Amino acid sequence: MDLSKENGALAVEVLDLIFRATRYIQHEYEIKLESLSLPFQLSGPRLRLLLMVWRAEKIRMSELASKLGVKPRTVTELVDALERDGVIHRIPDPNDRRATLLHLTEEALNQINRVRSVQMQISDEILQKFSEEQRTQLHELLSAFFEGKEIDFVY
Amino acid sequence: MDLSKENGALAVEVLDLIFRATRYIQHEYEIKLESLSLPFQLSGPRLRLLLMVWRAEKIRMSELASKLGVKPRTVTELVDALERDGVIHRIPDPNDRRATLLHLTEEALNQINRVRSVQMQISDEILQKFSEEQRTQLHELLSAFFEGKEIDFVY
DNA sequence: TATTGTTATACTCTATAACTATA
DNA sequence: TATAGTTATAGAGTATAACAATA
Repeated sequence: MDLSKENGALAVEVLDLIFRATRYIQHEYEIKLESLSLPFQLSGPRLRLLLMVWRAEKIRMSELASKLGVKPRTVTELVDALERDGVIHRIPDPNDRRATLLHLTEEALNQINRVRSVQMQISDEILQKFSEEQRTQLHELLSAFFEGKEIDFVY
Repeated sequence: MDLSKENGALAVEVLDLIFRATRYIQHEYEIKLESLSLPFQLSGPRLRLLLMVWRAEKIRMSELASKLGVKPRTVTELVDALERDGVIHRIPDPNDRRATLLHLTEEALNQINRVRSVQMQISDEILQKFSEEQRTQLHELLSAFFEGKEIDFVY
């Protein structure tokens, strides 16, 4: 009996469920975020970048790229869009004239609490079937993916 | 004390972990799939479509679109690429001359077992930290997302 | 009239390569 | 010589709208 194939079959199903859950959650998120009528567009990648800048307060584009797991060119693109929408400012790094620091605009800071509060609401709704205990279980299991990994790469 | 916010905060973290796990898994998959040197390009969306056609043996483009959760126009685009690569054939539906049936080419059928076997291997590797019991637990928890949903939409 | 899949077009995310300014 | 971020360019995935063929 080929045990590795049996393990593999279960493993494929588990990873497939993770993919499907992500697609489902993204779908729900998009719908709910749209109904927020924010004064700027907020896709998944943009929200991710935005929240990272928010947590860091100010951050270099290159550091952001490495944390997001994308190339610097991609950050340039996203930041261009977010700057156009008045969400992000570029400011020169006083300590290194090659570098650019990002920080959120007043407008973004005003909206960010609203976004985060709705994010919590949506997340709670999506997980409504799950008990507190189940949520904690999921949290513990999924955390194992990232144990022992460098913390700079956030995925 | 605002309990809904406390729940929300845990929920956000759980969903965030699911997103991160997906990004991590996709990253691993891409690397390993590349090293397979298949005679055709196989991105995530293409593999997903391919396996769906494979499971169905033959399927209409419109049905495929609804199962994949994308618009028909997107299926046209993906199928164009896969047909160019000699993986998929379009054949007219004998029962409805508006419709097109998709099926895999000989070449694709020859490669599909290899792809699936490597998929199992990769999945098992990615979950190497997880015991049989933990995998089953994850499987059960994540399945709950889709309980009571229409089965046509696979996400 | 409604459905199937297409052409025409466009947007977002992502990337590589070549370049400019600075370190 | 190396690094930070840009311009130039491109490809994949996704979509809307208008349309042709067929039901």
